[in-house]
Amino acid sequence: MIQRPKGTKDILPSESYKWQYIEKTAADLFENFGLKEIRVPVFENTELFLRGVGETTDVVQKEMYTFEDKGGRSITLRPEGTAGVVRSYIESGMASMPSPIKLWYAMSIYRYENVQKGRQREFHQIGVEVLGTQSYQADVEVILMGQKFFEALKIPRIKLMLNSIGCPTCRAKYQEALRNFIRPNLEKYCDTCKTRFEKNPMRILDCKEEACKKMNQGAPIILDYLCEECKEHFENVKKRLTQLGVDYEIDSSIVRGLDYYTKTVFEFVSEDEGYTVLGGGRYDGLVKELGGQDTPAVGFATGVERILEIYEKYNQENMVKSRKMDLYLATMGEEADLEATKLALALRDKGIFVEQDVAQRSLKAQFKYADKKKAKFVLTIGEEEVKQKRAKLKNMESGEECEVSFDTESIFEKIK
RNA sequence: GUGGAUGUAGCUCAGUUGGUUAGAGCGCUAGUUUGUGGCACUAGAGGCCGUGGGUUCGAGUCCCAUCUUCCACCCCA
Repeated sequence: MIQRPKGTKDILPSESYKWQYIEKTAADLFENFGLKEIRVPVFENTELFLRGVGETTDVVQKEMYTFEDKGGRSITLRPEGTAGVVRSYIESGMASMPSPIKLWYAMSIYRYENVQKGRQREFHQIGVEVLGTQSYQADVEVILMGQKFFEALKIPRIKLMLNSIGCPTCRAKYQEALRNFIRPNLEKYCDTCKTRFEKNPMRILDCKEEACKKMNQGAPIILDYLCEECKEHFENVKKRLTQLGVDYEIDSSIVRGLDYYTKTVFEFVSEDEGYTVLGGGRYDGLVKELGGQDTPAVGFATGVERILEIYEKYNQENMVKSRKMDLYLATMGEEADLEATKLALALRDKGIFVEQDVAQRSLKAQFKYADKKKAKFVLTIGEEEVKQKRAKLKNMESGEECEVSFDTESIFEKIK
């Protein structure tokens, strides 16, 4: 047997409806905010992610599915959604459409990493991007969409963590200050922290090692190093969230793993699972970095697998259900089969979920099937019924049976 | 990339100190007198016991390797 590759999962017929539900909820919500869906390729030129996500990030350095195609091009399966969307924004000239551009997407994501709780190699993200405005109101609107998303799915115990990592200028100053703070004790830090020192010193701040934690006491905080503009932007975001009654917690350890983030960064964290279920922020430099006009933007992405995990925990009672069969047509003989097909087509046109026997099985077996598939009604059609234009309709739940005129209208009336 | 646990029918699991043709329950298919489900009964299909080596007269049982799954670190949604 050939099994599926490590870290992948089939979405089986018994649960695909849950995915449809999550995606539909997101689509309805985001469209109400004025966003339009965008679909971009599963694979892009590797260059896009090298420049977009950042060559030094873990995602690029060790997690990309990169290969050479038959034409010698370096291709990569998308390890995140924003870079491709921004590439499309630039390539299709969206800058010349009414600004700001508001987009949402649902896509599969590929990362070569070790599998564990809430982590696969192929997983799914739903995300939003708002391009073309640097105003804080856009940050707030994006955060609100995230909050409303959890509300719509009735997922509680999600907290909003907020931070600002400033612009490249203030961040560089801060990182220098941070290195200066750490440097005297660098030798005493754990090995992973040592490697983080040059590349990503801000990560050292949320190391879980006790020794590192202790030495981190009194470390400088990014928020104290923000330039005037970044500071004002962040204050405005916080103020407006408070005015709107949105609870948040400032967490200066939120750094985000992708290089393109600037100013506001945020995460929605599940208090039960302990992991981040939605993460995003502003990325004012990305569009230019990828060759477009200097265009500020903000967005987020959420992991569908993680969402589902929590969703099922809280919605056992009122879980969305897959659709039930309204009517099963049990048939005997060629003629009845033909009439049943015609009837089924007519009823389906009216939106009824109808199945008929396509396996030429015994009447008994057909009833068993209808029962197992939880059909609400079964209509039995044989030669007599076709001749008499009347047939027996059985309510599978109550067991009651009655005769109905064998025509679309009267059957529709009986079962709807 | 590092560390720990795991692997027997579609699913949940038995399988005795290594000993003939590997079992159960659920599920699936078909029957229990020819046109009616749920219950019951009967029968059937379905396993190179994760894979490859090794030890042994003999391995599902022991040893090694490898892969998968699960969990943790790293990192992230």
